[in-house]
Amino acid sequence: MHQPEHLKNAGLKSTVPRLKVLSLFESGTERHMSAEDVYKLLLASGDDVGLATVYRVLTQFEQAGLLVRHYFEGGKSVFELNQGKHHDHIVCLQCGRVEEFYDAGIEARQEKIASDRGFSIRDHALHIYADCTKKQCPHKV
Amino acid sequence: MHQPEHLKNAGLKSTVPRLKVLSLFESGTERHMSAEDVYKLLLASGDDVGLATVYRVLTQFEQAGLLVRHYFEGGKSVFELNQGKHHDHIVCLQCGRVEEFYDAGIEARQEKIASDRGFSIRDHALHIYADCTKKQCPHKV
DNA sequence: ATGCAAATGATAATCGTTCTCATTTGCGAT
DNA sequence: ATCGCAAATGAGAACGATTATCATTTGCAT
Ligand SMILES: [Zn+2]
Ligand SMILES: [Zn+2]
Ligand SMILES: [Zn+2]
Ligand SMILES: [Zn+2]
Repeated sequence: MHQPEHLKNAGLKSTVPRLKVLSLFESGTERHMSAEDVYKLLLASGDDVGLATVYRVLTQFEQAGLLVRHYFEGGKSVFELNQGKHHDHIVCLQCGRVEEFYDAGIEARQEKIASDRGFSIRDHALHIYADCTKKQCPHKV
Repeated sequence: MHQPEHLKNAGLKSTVPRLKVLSLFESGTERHMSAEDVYKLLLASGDDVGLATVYRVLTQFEQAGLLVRHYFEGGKSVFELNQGKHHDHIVCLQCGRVEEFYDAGIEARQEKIASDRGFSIRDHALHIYADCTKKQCPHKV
């Protein structure tokens, strides 16, 4: 088990709710989760944490660099484990499932566009909303 | 005056609040506006419309294709006149001002990425959040 | 001018998220 | 192991953006 060290390294003390949230993300069951998703999954597995704590912990983990937050359409934040490699997302409009991609060309062009205009990029989000073209959506659960 | 025809063409009957909202967008004062922005600008110019009506009208205009809605970070929707030409956005983190850009290369790569994965794009959003690198932010009001 | 469906506006309700504050907990010092 | 206390938690209130409700008003076809 190395979760406690992950927390220590991030300057966060190791508490029960934090360990539960972190191991839920590290379990890999679901890569992209909203606060509500995390809350419900924890409740379902018998662990009871407060919703407010889930929100607080997610925000702390984001600030500590353990998680990355995305703002997808629909107004709710979605978090994922920060594996150090930036990527963008395709969201399936039929099942909501998320696929990741990375395109160096797109990244490079963004840099050029920004610097040509006198900006230095701090963050960016490329979200593609799409329909699966196959007969039955293979992304459906 | 051609606003009434714009509404007619969109299948919307021409009412006072709709005309006011539409002409605010067509005036070009501010290209990207949230519901609150629209509401406040209308109040400031003496026209009094209800906030609920502003929200309804913006949604109807979006559905009618008169306006395009964007979900920027921060949780509020921003609308702009649909001029038929897709473009993406750079948001200045210092003043919140929005600059538009279009890059055919980025668009083409997105298409390829999606089709390679069996998706057909319905919509996408590329938001670049950046700091202005010049001494004093030229985008400040 | 008349009638009525559609639109409006005030307000309540909803949803995601943050804040408050009394209680509990992690953990370094004893 | 035990104390002490700052930090963290949880329940619920508060919040900001948006949507729903519903009585009143308005556009417009007759
Ligand atoms: Zn990217
Ligand atoms: Zn991801
Ligand atoms: Zn684009
Ligand atoms: Zn724009």
